[in-house]
Formats: sequence, C-alpha cells, structure tokens
Amino acid sequence: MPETPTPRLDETDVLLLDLLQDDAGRTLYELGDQVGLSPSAVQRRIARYRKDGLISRQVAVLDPHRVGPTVLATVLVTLDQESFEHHREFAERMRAEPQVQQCYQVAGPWDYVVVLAARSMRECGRLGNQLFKADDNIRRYETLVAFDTIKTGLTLPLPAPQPGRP
Amino acid sequence: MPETPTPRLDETDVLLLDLLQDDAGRTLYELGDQVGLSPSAVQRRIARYRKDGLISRQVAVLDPHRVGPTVLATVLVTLDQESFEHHREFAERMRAEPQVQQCYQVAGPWDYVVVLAARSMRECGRLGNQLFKADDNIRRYETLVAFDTIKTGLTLPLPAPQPGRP
DNA sequence: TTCGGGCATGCAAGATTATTGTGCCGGGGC
DNA sequence: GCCCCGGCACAATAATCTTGCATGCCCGAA
Repeated sequence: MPETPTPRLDETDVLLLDLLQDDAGRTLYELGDQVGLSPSAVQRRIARYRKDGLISRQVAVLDPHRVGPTVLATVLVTLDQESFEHHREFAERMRAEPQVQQCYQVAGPWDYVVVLAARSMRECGRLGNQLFKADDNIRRYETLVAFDTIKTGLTLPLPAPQPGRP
Repeated sequence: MPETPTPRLDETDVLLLDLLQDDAGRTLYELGDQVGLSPSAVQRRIARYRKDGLISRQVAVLDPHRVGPTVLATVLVTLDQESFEHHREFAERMRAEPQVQQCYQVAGPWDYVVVLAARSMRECGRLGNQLFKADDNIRRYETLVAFDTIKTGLTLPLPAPQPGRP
C-alpha cells in the first residue's frame, strides 16, 4: 500500500482544500480571490494535489430523495471465520456492489460497517439477503434503516497548517 | 420539507448522472460523446439537474490518509428522552460539527448512526466525549473505530429509466 | 556577508471549454 | 392536417483554464 508521507500543507493549502471540499465548481479566479492568490497559482496548487493523490476525485453529489425513492441503511456485520482470505473476499464483494456506498472494517464485536443505498425497502431487504444472508461465512448482521438523513458528505477535517511557511 | 415529485429521467439522464457521480471533471464534449449528445445538449441537461436540485453539489473528495493521519469511526447513539425538541437539538449539533461527516436517524434500538472523521485517536475520543458524553440526554453510545476503509463514496443507484421517451 | 539554486508567484498570451442564440425536427393535441 | 412545444445540433461568443516567462524570496554554501 502506497503510504505516501503526506505532503506539507501551508495555510493557503488548507483554505483551498476546504473550499474545494465544499464546492469544487468554483472558478480558479474565484478561488484565488478567496485565498489571495492568482488563478494560475491556484491552478498549480490544485494540479499538485491531484498528482499527490490528495484529491482523489471530483464528483457530483445527488440528492437521494430527489433522484427518486431511496432507502439508506447502515448494516453491521460480523464474519464467522476470520481468515485473511475470508476478509479479502468480503471486501471484494462490497467493492463490486454499486449499492454499497461505504464499507469500513472496524474494531470491536462487529467486523464491518456497511452503508447501503437502495431504491425501495423491498430492494433493501433483497440486497441484505443477497450480500449477507446468502454468505454462509457471516455469523450475524443487523440492519439499521435510516428514517432521515441529518447530514451527509465526505468532508475531512484538515490538519492545522504546518509551522512551515506562512 | 420540499418533497419535489422527482423529475422524470430518461435513459440518457441516467447515463449522464452515473458519469457525473463517478467523475464530474469530464468536459461536456466528452460526456456528450459517451451518451450520444452534443455538448450543448449535455450542458442544458446538467443545468436542469442543478435547477431541480437533483445534483445538490459538486465536491472534491480527499484521500483521508494522504491528507494526514486520519481516524474514521462510526458511532451508534441512543437518546434518553425522545422528545421532538431533543431530537432537533441533537440533529443541529451534528450538523454544526465539521468532524461529523454523516448522520442518519435510524429505526431500532439505536436512534442515530454518526460517522466521524478525526485527526487522531485521541481527538476521536475527545470528540466522542464532547458530542455524546457531555450531553446528558444521551442514554448510550458505542464507537466503532475503523481499521480500514474498504470503500467510500456517496454514489446512488439510479432508478431504471421511465418508460417515457427512448 | 554574499552568491547561486530551487521554488512559488503574477502576468499575459494562447488553447480549451462552457454558454447562449438560432433554426430545425418530431410528437402530441386540436 | 396543422400548430405548438420540447429538445436537438450548429455556430458564434464568452468564460475559463493552461502554459511560458521573468521576477522575487528564502535557503544553504562559500
């Protein structure tokens, strides 16, 4: 796994990245205006973030309930046998399923937290069966169906700027 | 709450939205190429998605572990008193905290699922204390710290195109 | 202290890309 | 059959992005 040592970020980088996390549709001119830099300087920084893999991608976020009926659910999962191979297989299956939005391997009695997005309660149930019940290596799983989405996003808190260069 | 009746989507819409969910950085020309439409037609459709709130925003997704040390955790929460007011207050607090990535109100013994992003284990603990322990209306909460991120994103499965116009 | 290199910047030209106006075509309603 | 509406392609225009270049700053080395 490419554990790159993390490029150093100054105050402007943090400002920029926060703006981009919030709305990546802004123009370079606008961004530059907000951070006190010329558009071209901004552009070069952003290019660097991409090259460094700091910005992994740029996506459009759809409104779940505007797209059509949507059921979101969180599923807690515990595997039966914990072999490396079983974990790998499970992870692969989660990655392959488009209706799995997120999947984390966690500490404690549960092994995984999985966030599902389905188009109906019925489909949500079917998905659970297909992904978890049909797998005979899953000891137990529990589905927490969402009533309401209070907040959603992938925004990360950024580290305080390195004492580097102000 | 503005429960807009969902605009009808044809096959091209679904194709386009899927492309945009995957990578919103593509040019109109490229998008048009993939869906068999001219750039201007694509542009007009996208403008419509925005107007309809179908695309709620466009963001840059950062790589958590490239940005710096990051600890992700899922927290399950049960309130003590279930009054409307208490729920509203809790939701407000989640929305206000930048380190809360996602928050869902769910069915079952747990009331909420909260996804946290912190910069260290220490901070993660502090955050938990601040958000949940300090609140005397929280009966119980359980933190599931993530070892590993198998998958992440906000991609939604799109409904099959309406029988509308092919 | 002074010199030289690396690095990031602003500016401005040039290339791409997005936006908008126009006319055309096909389907549905009258 | 005719008209209206919606969506399309094309083209001109506008906006935005990209790149080359010269400059200034900070640093280490002499």
